[in-house]
Amino acid sequence: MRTSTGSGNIPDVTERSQPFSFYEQDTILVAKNLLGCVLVHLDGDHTTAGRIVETEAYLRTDPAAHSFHGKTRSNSVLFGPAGHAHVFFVYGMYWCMNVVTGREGSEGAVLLRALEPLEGIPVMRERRRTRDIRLLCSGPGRLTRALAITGEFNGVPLTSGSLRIRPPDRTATPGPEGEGEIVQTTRVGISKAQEMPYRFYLKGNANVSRK
DNA sequence: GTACTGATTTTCT
DNA sequence: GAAAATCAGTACC
Repeated sequence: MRTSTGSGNIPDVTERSQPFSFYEQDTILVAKNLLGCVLVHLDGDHTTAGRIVETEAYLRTDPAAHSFHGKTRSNSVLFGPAGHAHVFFVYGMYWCMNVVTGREGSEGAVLLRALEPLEGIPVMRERRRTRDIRLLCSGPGRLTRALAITGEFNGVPLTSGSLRIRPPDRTATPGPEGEGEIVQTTRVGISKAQEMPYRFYLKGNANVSRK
């Protein structure tokens, strides 16, 4: 429902988004609650969005967390208020996106690992150079590329502005095989510390990065 | 289907 | 100088 009489390219400011209080909870809880929410990049005619189907939690007290060894230039956002994006560069090629959680200066972050593409799929296909829907956003480096999320979004609030997370579109309706239930398992790609069961994904979803 | 490897660059030690 | 919360391509079964 757009009321603008202008060009039509103005981002819809009525776009619902999760409030800061959503993120100011226990990191593990936020990681689970983010499943089913929708990550939206409002970008005029190139708006892209996807349903979050896979996340990982990183606690401040965890040796695998980027914030564990203290504040540095690249991780300073993790030490700020919850509900903001932390975007970081890995392996010389890829961007990954965290959501800052917990109370200011105390908690951790949730890594977004996979989305189910919802809007702007043609644009995603161009950016990702693949046609397979399942490969568009099924990985932390893939989803940032599909939604054109780069370091310029580091530190932005997710409650307003062009990058947002909105509540689930549909209520979870677990299928006959338990499809849509939350599966809890170990994290991926951890090279420090031992893997912890802080990875969550929606059972049976074709877009998760690993089963 | 699984397994291994190279790409590529920022950041901190 | 080494490491890094990854991915795509190749080889092989």
